[in-house]
Amino acid sequence: SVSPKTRDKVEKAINELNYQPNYLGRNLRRAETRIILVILQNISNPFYSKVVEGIEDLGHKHGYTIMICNTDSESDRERSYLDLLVNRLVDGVILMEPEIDSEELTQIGNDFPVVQCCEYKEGTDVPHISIDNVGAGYTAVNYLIKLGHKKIGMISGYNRLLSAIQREEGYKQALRGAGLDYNQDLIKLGSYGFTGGLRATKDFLQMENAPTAIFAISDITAIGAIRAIKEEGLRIPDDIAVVGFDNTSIASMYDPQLTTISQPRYDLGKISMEILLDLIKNESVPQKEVYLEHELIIRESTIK
Amino acid sequence: SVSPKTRDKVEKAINELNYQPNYLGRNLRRAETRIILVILQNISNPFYSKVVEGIEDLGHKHGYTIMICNTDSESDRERSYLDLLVNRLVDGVILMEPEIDSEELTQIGNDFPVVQCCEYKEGTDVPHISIDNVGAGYTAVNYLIKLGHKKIGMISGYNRLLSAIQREEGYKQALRGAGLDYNQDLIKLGSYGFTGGLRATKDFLQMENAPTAIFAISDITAIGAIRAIKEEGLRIPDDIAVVGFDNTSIASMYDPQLTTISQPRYDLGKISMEILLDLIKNESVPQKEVYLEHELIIRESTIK
DNA sequence: TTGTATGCGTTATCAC
DNA sequence: GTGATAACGCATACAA
Repeated sequence: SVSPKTRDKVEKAINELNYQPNYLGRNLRRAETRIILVILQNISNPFYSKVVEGIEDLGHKHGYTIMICNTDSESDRERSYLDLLVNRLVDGVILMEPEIDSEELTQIGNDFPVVQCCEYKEGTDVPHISIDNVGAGYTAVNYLIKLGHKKIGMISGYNRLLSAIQREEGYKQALRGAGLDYNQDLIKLGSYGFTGGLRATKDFLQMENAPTAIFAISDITAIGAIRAIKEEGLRIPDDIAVVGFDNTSIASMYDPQLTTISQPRYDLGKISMEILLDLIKNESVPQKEVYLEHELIIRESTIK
Repeated sequence: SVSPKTRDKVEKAINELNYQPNYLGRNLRRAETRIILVILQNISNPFYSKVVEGIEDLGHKHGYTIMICNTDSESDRERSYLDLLVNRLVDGVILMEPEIDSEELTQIGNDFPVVQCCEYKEGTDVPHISIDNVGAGYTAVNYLIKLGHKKIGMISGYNRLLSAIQREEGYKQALRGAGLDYNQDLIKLGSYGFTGGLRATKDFLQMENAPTAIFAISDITAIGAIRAIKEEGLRIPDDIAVVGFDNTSIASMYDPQLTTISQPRYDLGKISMEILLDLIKNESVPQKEVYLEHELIIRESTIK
């Protein structure tokens, strides 16, 4: 509701002064920034990109800018990023790997919009969305059992993330369900990386009754395992079969191509954003816990 | 300079109200946010993580928070992220792959702290830091020539990034320097991805006088090339040698391990941040153009 | 050492 | 349709 004349005058002034609004003033006045922060461990993890894509697509549609911060698993850094929320510099946070304890998280989630995506802490009111990791572990191992494997090793994460513990549980359930014996030596802990998989597998191969199949906590770990197996002069899948996790792009690029569990990464991100938008609008969140379906992707590392 | 009594009173009030300062007010008043924005194409590119690490390490030391945004190569998104700088929501920007034209970039760089890192536009006053891509292309191809290869193909990027054009120039210089003939069919353009490398290589292998060595614009492209070569039943490096670029983690994980050109990624990030800090402090920038050394990493894909 | 007033840049409100 | 004013939360300068 402005007359064309004043509009002209204003626009001329804008051009003359090269005027750019100061968002700090605007945001202060409006009490919102329309920025969403995604806090993740490190962008080097290839798992995240698709998740972020889902977050971005929905976020942009609603006029939000998405920004990403790396914690490198340091809880202090995570805390300082969460402070950006508490101190009103961002409108909401999607937390991909909470390091701080559930008490602290609950506290923040009580007053500000936070959603946990993929990884989460138990015992908080902060909504979370992920796959059923017990079920996914079960799927992977049960598949190996159906292929005829009776001695199956697992390479898990030493960091004791909930997802890792749950996948181990799925592994155990599958063994029990098939009447196979489980013993502690069959789960080795390592980093999620290549060397973690490599070392754990070398250990496996030293065992007098070595596994004929390995279920790894991530694709990169699985590739480390494959390397170790090849270095010993063994063949995949003939001598040892390998299953990874996440279906990251490397899984179909490697030689042999990797059988793996696929998470619906785009939807994990998108639905996280959906819930976050509800929280920001102060609407009641329909579900505090959402679990999406996983999928077994069969490739060369388990079957010819 | 506050009496213990008032301090107590204030602290009690802080606790009672659960007071958290509003950074929007603070930043408005201080006219700074102490946030640096890193604008990159997509976090899925494994090249970036080490660069960001360098940026973060130095940035944190100076009390800055580092945030990352994905452009997905869309200039509109890049523009909207640069607006965050123009509109005072961030104190500086490190731009890893400028999409907007040099005029627009110069304009922004004139008024605000911007540094171009790795990729850059020519004809701007905006400082940039990178390796000498002509030299790097030369190093890679000259190495293949020294190994005895006379027919060398290159897989470059169709997006015509300056770095790609420069590496092609280095490729040509090396051929010329050795008195080898160059023809246009020996450079194929593709995406920087796996399929780009795969397809280009299949094309190469169809040629009646196919190359005995391939220089790829990225490690992932090189891996696509390797896949294509293997699928044709040829051996690496016996039948065809392959050189990649960037020395990303996959290079040492793949089978065969990949010979590649390593960029000093951490330092590229760190020095970008150094220059940016100078710009923010309004100090004169010693150098508008910085070039760091590259390094040839020799592995299994070129020599047994 | 404490209290108070002012302005950062914006937008919403209200009177005109 | 226009213009003036207040207030968002903070930090600074100055007075008490």
